[in-house]
Amino acid sequence: MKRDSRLSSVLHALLHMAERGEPMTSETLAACMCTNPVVVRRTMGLLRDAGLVASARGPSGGWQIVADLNAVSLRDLYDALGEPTVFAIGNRHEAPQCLVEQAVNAALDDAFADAEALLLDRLGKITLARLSADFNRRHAAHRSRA
Amino acid sequence: MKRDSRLSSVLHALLHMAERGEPMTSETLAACMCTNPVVVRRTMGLLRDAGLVASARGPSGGWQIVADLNAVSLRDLYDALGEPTVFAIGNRHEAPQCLVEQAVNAALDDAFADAEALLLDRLGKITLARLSADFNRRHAAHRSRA
DNA sequence: TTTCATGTAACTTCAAATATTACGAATTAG
DNA sequence: CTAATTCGTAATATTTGAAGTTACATGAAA
Repeated sequence: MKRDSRLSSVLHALLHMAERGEPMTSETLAACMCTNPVVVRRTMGLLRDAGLVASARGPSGGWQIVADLNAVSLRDLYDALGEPTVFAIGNRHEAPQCLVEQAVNAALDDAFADAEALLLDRLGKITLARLSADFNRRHAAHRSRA
Repeated sequence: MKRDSRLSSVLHALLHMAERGEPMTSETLAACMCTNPVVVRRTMGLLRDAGLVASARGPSGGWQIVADLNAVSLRDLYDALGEPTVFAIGNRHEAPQCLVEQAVNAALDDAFADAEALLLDRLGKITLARLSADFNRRHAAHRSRA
């Protein structure tokens, strides 16, 4: 099954944006995210609605981070993206009145709910600032190797 | 995103099979799973490979549970189905050498791995026997209401 | 030996996400 | 003011992977 990599992609874009100070166009971001400018606008538009980035039209326009990197967690990004479905595995809902289906789904729902809670909790504890620091650490290590 | 409901479907089928004692044909199971006989054969074939059910051809043939319901966990079924992808959210892998991507993916991978471990652990603790008992409890409650 | 049921390959259909095209609206520079 | 640039977004096309379907061979039972 194909997986939704928007969270990963958006993080990629945001870290690149954090490195630069100035606005980046949808076109530039699309190139760096291996996708299409329109897709970038749609996705970044969600982050803008959540107050994480700002967009400006016209020459010298583009996208820029406006939030404090320390205050933005991956959970915030997940929420901004519309809380996309976490699991690729789900319940059947063909026969809601079937007692077999009810027993099965009740058991599965519990397990999935707990795992989802754990995941979102973890995402809530990872900030953009930490990822940026992690990137800079890797960058330094990389340069010292060369 | 469309979710893989095979685990739920297969559980549905197995509980129905457990209720009856005798073999059920792919056709019967397909009707009760709202799907196609060939799909049933494909899916149940995986369970047979794992030693959970047996198939027999010819008249009076069909599918039957051969494992002890107390010994089969939902984790076993998950494994038998080929350990399908758990998460609908995944990493980008467009630029493996990009340090930004590495930093992003490392953080995400940790969180997802922990959540997956929790989920599989939970699935490992739920047996078919328990689900069957749960069903019978619901069944009794349902009858006493009527 | 006829009938029933699985085994499986090949092909078709379907759904959902992503990509693309196209053009309008807003902004800046000159 | 005008031309160039960039976002905003609707409409459409493409892609992709799962599920469904057809077709027929294999094997078992009565």
